[in-house]
Amino acid sequence: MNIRDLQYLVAVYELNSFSKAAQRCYVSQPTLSGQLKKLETGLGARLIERSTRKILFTRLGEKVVVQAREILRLVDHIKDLAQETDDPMAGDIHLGLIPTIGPFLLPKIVPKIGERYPQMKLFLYELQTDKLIRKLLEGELDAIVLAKLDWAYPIGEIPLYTEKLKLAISSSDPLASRKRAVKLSVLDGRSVLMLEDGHCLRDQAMGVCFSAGAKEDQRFQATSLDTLLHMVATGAGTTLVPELACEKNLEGITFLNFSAPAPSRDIILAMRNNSVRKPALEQLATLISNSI
Amino acid sequence: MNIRDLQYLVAVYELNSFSKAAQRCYVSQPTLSGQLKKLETGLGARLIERSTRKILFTRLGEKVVVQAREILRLVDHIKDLAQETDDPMAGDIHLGLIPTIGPFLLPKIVPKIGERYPQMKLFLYELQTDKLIRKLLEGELDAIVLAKLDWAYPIGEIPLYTEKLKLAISSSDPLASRKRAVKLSVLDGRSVLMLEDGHCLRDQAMGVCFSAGAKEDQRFQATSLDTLLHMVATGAGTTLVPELACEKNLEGITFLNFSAPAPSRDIILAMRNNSVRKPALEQLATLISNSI
DNA sequence: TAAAAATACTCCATAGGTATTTTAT
DNA sequence: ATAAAATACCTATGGAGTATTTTTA
Repeated sequence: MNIRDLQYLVAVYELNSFSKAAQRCYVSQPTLSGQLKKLETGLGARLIERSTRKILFTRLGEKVVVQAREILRLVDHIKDLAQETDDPMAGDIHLGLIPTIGPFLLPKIVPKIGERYPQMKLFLYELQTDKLIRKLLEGELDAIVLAKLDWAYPIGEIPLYTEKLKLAISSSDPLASRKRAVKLSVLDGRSVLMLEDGHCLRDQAMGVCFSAGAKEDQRFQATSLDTLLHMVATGAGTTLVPELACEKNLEGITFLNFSAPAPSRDIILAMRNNSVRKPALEQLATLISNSI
Repeated sequence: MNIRDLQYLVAVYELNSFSKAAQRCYVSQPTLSGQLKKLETGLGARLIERSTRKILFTRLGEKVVVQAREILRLVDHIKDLAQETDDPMAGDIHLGLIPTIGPFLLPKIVPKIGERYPQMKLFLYELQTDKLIRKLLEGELDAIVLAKLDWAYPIGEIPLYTEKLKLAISSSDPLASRKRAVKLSVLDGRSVLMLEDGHCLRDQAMGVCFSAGAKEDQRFQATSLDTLLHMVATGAGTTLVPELACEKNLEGITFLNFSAPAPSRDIILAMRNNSVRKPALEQLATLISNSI
């Protein structure tokens, strides 16, 4: 069986004539006759009682026409679905971000995306790196925004921006009065507040602290950057914060730059190597880069 | 697009592998790959993100799979419908009969049909000849039982039986005492009760009466053979009745045979020349002939 | 007789096959 | 290194064409 044959059958049903049906289907009458005969032999049953004067559908033929019409409707629906996605920027994009980026990056880009690509429907997810990568590979996400990884995953990456880490300290701390950048060595011997396990920022901060001679403050583990900052504000300690998260003016916190070589992390947009949304994602990456 | 391609697509979706899908579909892997690529270019959109390790359907691909499954279900349904009609004696037969035959013939054949062809579903219609022929040609009826026509219709005929016409007279009529056949000439000068217009038996009886010198009794026109017989029983007159209708023993009526050449009518089973049910109808005709 | 479907054939597009290469983990 | 999909190329089925015949009202 064959979708074209079903079109022929329905055309004959509607026009009550093989020749007219052939015209409508833009094929010759013998072609249409032949295909319908094949359809009948394929099914092992007659669908049409033919004579040169009158076309009469068998009861089976009429039943088949009902099914055929439904099939043709569904086929058209498939074509419609495919048509809709002709614009590469149209359709759904499921974007994941790590929690230490999402709340600070999204306000900068979501309005612009809505403005520039109104056809795009953006679905946002905030998850830690390992979950993001799993969902990306499973196809649940189209792209993820995260800090560049050391491990090689089968994913394509587009660099978005590099953000420095700043020192967040209580404004009452003697260091807070410094207007210029501080050296990493100011961390030496300090206890630093950290995020809970699973956040990549925690790993990055731990690395910095290790090389600077600082230790993790074992008494607390924050579940979010916001919590961490509140703890700093109440004088509970000090911590390392990515640049983007320092833009809010928070009571009681002073952000200090580190002098070169300042610790930093590379933020990337990652996708599956063979993602069908690559064209859209590349444009999205450009928009994000330009927004920082 | 192509039904086979949709099978390929669904197979890949279910088995998560091109090669396994190809096996299930009994084609080679390159064939299946090629067809799916064609399907995609035909639709102008990607359905599957391919890599040598992982198969991932795009959101469009998943939507198409949903539609494709429904289409394949309907295609199977068409095949099922066709399968069901493999037995020529199975399925519906819509049979029409003229009113002067139906009530007398049906009791003789319906039980036998039910016994011999339990797969057959018989639908019965009682209509006058012209309506029977119209409905036959329109396809509403598969076959009709009627008296042989003089006019040539584009229909095929199978003779069923020939039935003589008998004289029905009141038992109180002097003629009723005759045990032997009577000559047609006994009708000479009599008024004969007739069915209303449209019944072919009326036309046949009128013909007989005309050549025998009898006239129609203008005072009554019966709507059915039963009514006609009741009128004869009450002494209202005499009439001509087909053989089959004389089998009931009715109070007050005597049926007399005519001596040769006795008037008669040929009962036939008629169908469209190219009827797809011809094989079944031929068997049905044999059964009817044998039942008389 | 005339209109419409069926038949007979030819052609070529394409579904399908085999052998091989490329790709990605 | 290996498993799986893609590519290259060949074959053959069958969908479509033209010319003609058959059918039937």
